[in-house]
Amino acid sequence: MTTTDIDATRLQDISAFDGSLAHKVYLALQEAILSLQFLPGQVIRKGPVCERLGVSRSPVSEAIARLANEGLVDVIPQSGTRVAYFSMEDIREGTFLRQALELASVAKVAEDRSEDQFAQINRNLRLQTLLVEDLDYSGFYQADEEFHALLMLFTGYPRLKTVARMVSLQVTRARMLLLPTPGRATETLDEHQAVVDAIRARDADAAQRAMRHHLGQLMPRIEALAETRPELFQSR
Amino acid sequence: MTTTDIDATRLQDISAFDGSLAHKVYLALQEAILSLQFLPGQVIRKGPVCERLGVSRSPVSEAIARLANEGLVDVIPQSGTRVAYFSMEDIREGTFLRQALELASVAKVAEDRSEDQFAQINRNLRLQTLLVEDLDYSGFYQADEEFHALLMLFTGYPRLKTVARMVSLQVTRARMLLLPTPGRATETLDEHQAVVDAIRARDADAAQRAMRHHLGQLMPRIEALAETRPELFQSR
DNA sequence: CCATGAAAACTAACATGTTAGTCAACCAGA
DNA sequence: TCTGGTTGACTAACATGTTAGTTTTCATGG
Repeated sequence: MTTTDIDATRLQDISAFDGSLAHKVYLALQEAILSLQFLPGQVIRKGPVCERLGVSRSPVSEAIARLANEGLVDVIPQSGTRVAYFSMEDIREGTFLRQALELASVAKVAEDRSEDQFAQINRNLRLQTLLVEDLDYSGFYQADEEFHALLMLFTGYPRLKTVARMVSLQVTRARMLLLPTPGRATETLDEHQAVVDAIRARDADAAQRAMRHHLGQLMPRIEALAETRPELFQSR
Repeated sequence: MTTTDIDATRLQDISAFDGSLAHKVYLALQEAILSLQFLPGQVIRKGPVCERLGVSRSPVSEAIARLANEGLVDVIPQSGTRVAYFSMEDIREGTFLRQALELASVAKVAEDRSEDQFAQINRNLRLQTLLVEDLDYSGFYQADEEFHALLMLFTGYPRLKTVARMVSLQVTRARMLLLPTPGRATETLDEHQAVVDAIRARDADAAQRAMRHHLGQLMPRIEALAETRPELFQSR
């Protein structure tokens, strides 16, 4: 009973965020789910969440509705809400959608980029190199995220990043289970380098190939997780 | 005052839909916005909507929140909600996102399709031919939609269609302004034929080129609208 | 011991009351 | 006439009360 419930005290204080109350609650819950502080299958009860965050049920309901829309929670009508299990189908689909958007982005950027934009991308890559040398994996993860964010930003389409993030939320959550290793970080660096080289050469086709290869490295590593941590994958 | 308000009586009865009340209200409002029964800039007041649909403010609020998330309405905090103006930037972005997803889909389908799937696609194409011959543009529009829906369905990724629809809602709305012409229908048919030919040959690359060409026909026609109907485009 | 079903307890969904932010109309003063 | 501030009406956002559907519990009969 209690073991299947989330621990609402692990929600971070919402005063750190801005926007409407509902949006703050949404961010707090999403963060807890993505960071696996709330585990798949655990039940989210509005009461404890309201109590912990000091808000009423309205903003919590709205937040949960958005999470349900993103597939991070399953709402059982008139019954309850639980953290969604990992689903290999969802993750594969998220990867496919993400790749479609990344490939289109990198091709456009390779063709249209300004010199200044390329300089920013290249600067980020050099930062990545330093962080790998320092074995700063947390920093590297952040720089990696920013690398992809920069590419999307430079398409000139502001919603792209948001959409890409949304379609691959399940993938993002699964990535949390992957432990960083020196070997993988070095490989990632090389793959990013190939993407940057193609962008430098304004070779859209090569950029797509490099990006496709880079993104293709992720799924096999996630597939392995289904064996290692079967309890997190949908067993219903 | 009243001329800038939506006419809530034009909302269709929600008992036709299923799901939660909030979902029904969402569908009714979205339909009214996409079909241009509610025009850009018009103010949506919860009161009249509640009255018309016979529901309370809760489901209406949730519906509006979703529409705001999709960019179909603009919510001004503590003040009001209005139907979003057309924005060329949004439409261009929606087209880009849609194309990214369509290209990835058609490539995958060209590679992985079963014989039965191809037969279904081909059957749809023959239906399109008949409808064009009959000058049934409404039917042709529907078959066109189904053509693209089939391709996405056959990727095996169920959310793809939903995501593609969501990212290109603004484009869908803009398409409502385009009058169907015999010439364009015939061209569309030829473009679809090229896509199908490539899928028949399992040539992913050719399928992408054909689809890119097909989708590329839309933007110029929409661009022209900004001149014809400037009052619908954002003037802010 | 197990099957069964009634009822209690709990939940999301919905309705309604309340708060606080926004905006336009109005008025005073220049 | 124009400017700047004040006020009041109106709104979304939030809080809370209510309803209806689901699940679990537990007594009863086999």
